[in-house]
Amino acid sequence: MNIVWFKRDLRVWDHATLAAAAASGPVLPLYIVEPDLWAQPDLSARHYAFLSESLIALSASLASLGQPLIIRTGDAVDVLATLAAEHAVTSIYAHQETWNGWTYDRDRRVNAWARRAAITIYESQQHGVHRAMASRRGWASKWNAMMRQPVTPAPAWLTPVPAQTASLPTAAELGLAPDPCPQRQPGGRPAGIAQLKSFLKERGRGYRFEMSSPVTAPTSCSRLSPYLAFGCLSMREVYQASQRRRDALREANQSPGVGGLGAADLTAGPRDRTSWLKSLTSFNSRLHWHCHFIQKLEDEPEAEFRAFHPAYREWQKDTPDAAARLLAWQTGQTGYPLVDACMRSLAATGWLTFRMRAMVMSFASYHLWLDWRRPALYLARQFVDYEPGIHYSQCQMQSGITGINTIRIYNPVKQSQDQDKAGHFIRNWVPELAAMPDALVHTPWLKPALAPDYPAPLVDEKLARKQAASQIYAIRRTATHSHAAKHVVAKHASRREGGITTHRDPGPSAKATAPQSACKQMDLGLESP
DNA sequence: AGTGCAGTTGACTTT
DNA sequence: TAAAGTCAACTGCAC
Repeated sequence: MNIVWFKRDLRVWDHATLAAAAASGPVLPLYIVEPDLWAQPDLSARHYAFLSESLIALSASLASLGQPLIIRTGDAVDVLATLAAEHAVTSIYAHQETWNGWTYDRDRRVNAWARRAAITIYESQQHGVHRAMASRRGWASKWNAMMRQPVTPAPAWLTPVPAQTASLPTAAELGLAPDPCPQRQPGGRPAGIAQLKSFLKERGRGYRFEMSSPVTAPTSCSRLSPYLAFGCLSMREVYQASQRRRDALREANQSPGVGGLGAADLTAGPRDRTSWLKSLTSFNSRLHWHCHFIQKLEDEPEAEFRAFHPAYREWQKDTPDAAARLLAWQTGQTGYPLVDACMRSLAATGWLTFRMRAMVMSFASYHLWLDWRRPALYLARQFVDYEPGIHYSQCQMQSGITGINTIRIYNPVKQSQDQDKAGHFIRNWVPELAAMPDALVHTPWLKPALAPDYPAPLVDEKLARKQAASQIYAIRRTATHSHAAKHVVAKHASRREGGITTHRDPGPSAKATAPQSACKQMDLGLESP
């Protein structure tokens, strides 16, 4: 008997380990609810709710193949040992998982137990993330090759096994704090497929230019992130679906009127097709980043807890009123309308668009001068699509502690004026500002009488920015900083290969100082390509 | 008509 | 995926 241990791969389609296990004998499909995992500070009841829905959908898919999901609650080693004894298990099949420190330790314990018990664990790669990479060289072409492999179909049939499933514990039974998230995306593969289809057919046309504004992003972004985070969809399926869409659009460009794109297709003319193609290119590069960032955590699991760059690891950053600042930030009471609207929207929906995530993290780290781990953990619990590798890389980057990235301090007022000019998003989530005229909705402190219930700014934007910048640049200027930064680059930067991708040519007039031009040869990896 | 000037724009640098 | 500062070129306008 083989166990297929489902983790963050909650699907039967394009599930290579399930197919391999099914091909070699009866399969016991298992999900283990691990109470210790749910006690970790980065997990929350909204994650569990999404998981529960995804497990129900997975079990239905498995049942249609002949064998529903077996759910057990407990420590993974205990559960596996019990099942192994009851069912003469010889092998465990699972996908490699690059998740948080807790799952990393758990996998080591499971591996140690399996060796003692003489049970083989077959782990296969799920995304474009590689174990024990010697170098980042060639990473991108490996990613492309992986994503172009044919999708593995679901097994035709699973031999029923005589094992009883337990019911899922409730969130309260796991000790999870109540966490209502009324506008959360629903879990499960069918919901993920619906999102994928509507994105590629209808919603994605303006993705490229509409992904940043919180007004347009909820519909123009793919919204696939939680389905990828829980593996309801595989990265390969999403990649291939977007490539098929791209190919169809190109074909329509070459033979107008033939197209074959279907009646519901909204790509009426060549201009629409151009928007679509640019948006799909943009989307494709984000799929790439997904694995690129997770790879960083795979290569350096400590990045969950400590700065990539050593100069920032012992930083004592918090101010005396850090707890109050953190609370104001979390609850959307900072007095900066766009920040507050984002934080309140996030609480209710479990999602924020990328640029707004960057802004709220930057605000917490720079303006509020909070140690990055506190806001990072809060955001981890709030994001339904929490993916540690992406999350901690991003949080470190927005806090300026990677040592290798440009310091980007977002101005919440400028972002507000740029991304929500008419204040629609702000008024939607911050009703205290309903009476503010457009001209003042970004700066309500100029006329506080019009919003008596809205808080005054927690910090002075200009002053806080100036103080943060002076402190962070002081560390950057220290003698040992650039030396250590080179190590971070060597370990984590993505290399560009053989002139396939272009990079900005500094031009003949540019002053080419040697160390800088050496750095320009590569994308620093934590920045956009 | 050309000049001076305040204000604007854009490229580039610094933080 | 930043924003502010700097500087030179440019613009519109008044004489």
